[in-house]
Amino acid sequence: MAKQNTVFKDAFNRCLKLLEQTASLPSEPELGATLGVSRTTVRAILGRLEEVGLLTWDKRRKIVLRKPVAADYFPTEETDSLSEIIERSFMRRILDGGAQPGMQINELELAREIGIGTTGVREFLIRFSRFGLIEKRPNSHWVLKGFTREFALELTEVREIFELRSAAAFAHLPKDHAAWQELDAIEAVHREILADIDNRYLDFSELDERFHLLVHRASRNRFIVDFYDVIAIVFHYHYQWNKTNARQRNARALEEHLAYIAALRSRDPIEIELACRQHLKSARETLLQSIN
Amino acid sequence: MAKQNTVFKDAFNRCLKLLEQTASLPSEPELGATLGVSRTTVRAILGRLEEVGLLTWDKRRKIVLRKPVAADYFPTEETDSLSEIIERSFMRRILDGGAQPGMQINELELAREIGIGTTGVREFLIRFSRFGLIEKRPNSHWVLKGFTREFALELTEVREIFELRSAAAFAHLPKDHAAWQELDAIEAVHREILADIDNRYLDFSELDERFHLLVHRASRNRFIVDFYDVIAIVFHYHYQWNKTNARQRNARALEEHLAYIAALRSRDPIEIELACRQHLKSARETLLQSIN
DNA sequence: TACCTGTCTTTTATCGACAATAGACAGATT
DNA sequence: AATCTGTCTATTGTCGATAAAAGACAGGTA
Repeated sequence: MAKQNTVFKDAFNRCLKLLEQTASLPSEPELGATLGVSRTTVRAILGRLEEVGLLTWDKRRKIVLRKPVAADYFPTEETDSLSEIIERSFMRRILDGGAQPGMQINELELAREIGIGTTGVREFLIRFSRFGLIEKRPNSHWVLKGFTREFALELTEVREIFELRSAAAFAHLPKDHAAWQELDAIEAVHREILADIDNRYLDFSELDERFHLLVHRASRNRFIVDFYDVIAIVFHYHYQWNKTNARQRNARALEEHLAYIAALRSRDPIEIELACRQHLKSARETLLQSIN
Repeated sequence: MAKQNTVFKDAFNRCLKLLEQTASLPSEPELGATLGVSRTTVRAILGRLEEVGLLTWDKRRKIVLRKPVAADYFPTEETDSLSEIIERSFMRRILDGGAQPGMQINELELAREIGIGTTGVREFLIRFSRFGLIEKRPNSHWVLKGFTREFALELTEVREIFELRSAAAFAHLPKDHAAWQELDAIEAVHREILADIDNRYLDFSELDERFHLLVHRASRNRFIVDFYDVIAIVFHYHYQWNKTNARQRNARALEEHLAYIAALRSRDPIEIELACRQHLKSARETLLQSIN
């Protein structure tokens, strides 16, 4: 079973979505660029489209025969890459409380439970180790350090150092820098969500990540930007896990973001620092509350 | 060829060194603790010692028959673990200038050149990626970002933030904290090396790592301590690579360290910051000089 | 009673194999 | 002349197998 064809299946599904809107398909290289895959995969997709009777395909002549229906799509479980599956599964274990700090992690057991090979698990654990939640004993097992109060405090300490610095750097970006446009776009989404907060408060998680990543990027420092991965993963799963008071929390965070954005626009270092600190403080409190 | 028995060979060699000093061997568990290996490996070592006529071994009765000679040792090439081999080999390529930024990294080619399997290479690259010198294009190759001026500047920026903070925290460690003793020991080695600088200036590299790691540990923050790995590996190979003016550079750094250590002892925040900044500044200059 | 050894099981580290995917090149088409 | 398609090769992602190493447990020995 060497490699799963998840790239193909995922790209196929996205291609079907495209077909729901337009009734024609571009050339192979162009379609590849649109879907972000190689021509090899594009041709596999076209072949499959023909097979299920959605298309006749002869060289440059591609004729769409009908609109795709739900049954044409691959089930979503089959489109996730191995790393996504394993990450989700592993984070659930850690955050759901079934896993105690100090616990040993068994590669083979994990692999069997998730239903993948040991290589995948090993590579995942290595990649995951930079998040500071697990640690390796050489020639022996991994140890779960756990999502503890200390972890949260150490994480937020570094986060605050980095974000304050990045926010200050943001003010010095040239006026025509793309980040300012992105900031406008992000602000607009904030207002949209706030206007319909009761229905859309769960959209905050994704927006939060987009906003803070933009700020961190202003540092132009790969170590600072990379560190944001740690914050992102922790908050991402934290939001999924702890939904108590989510509406209220998110509404408050949205307001803080708006103040923060306004401060960035003012380019006034003092205002920026104040707004940033204010928001970081409540973000930390939120995170800490979820632990005890 | 599943697993190389490098743990066994390395422990065997260290056991021979032990035998050069004492003519008796302790119990299996005790020897295991001394060598840092499991009893399984200890028994393999004892078996081999008997085989080559160094020992008679019957249960608790272990009689050393002769002193080990050079031929008894395993060659050092065989005692390095896979990760050490691959790291050295890879860093040499990057630092020796044979590798241009933007270059693709080919797993199979690397594996063949180093003489190991592809799994080892992949795992190494994943682990190594956190140093910010390479980057993965999913479903495709790794890209070498290179040991460039930008890299050095981004690295030192974060290093300075973290070290200033850690040094400040050092002053607040309780008087009976083990770090103060370690600081004394480190200072003593500094003076020893300075007293014989012409012969021992190359010992500085290891001491440098020991000292700065001690300082970083005072932060009590896993992310700050872990980041020191990045600094350590860069400086480690940098010292090996660039030996021009090494004597002079190291002598200066040793003096700066002594001033830095004195400042830490004073527990005066302002003195600490001054001494720390002074040293970090010349460390950065040294690193940057080696690039252009 | 405390620690040791013999024996056995469990787990990790490493390998090679193979399907999926990317990517290169030459000739075909507009 | 530019872009496309057909075809082929190169490379990655994932698997299961196996020797090395760790570690558990029971019975032996001082």
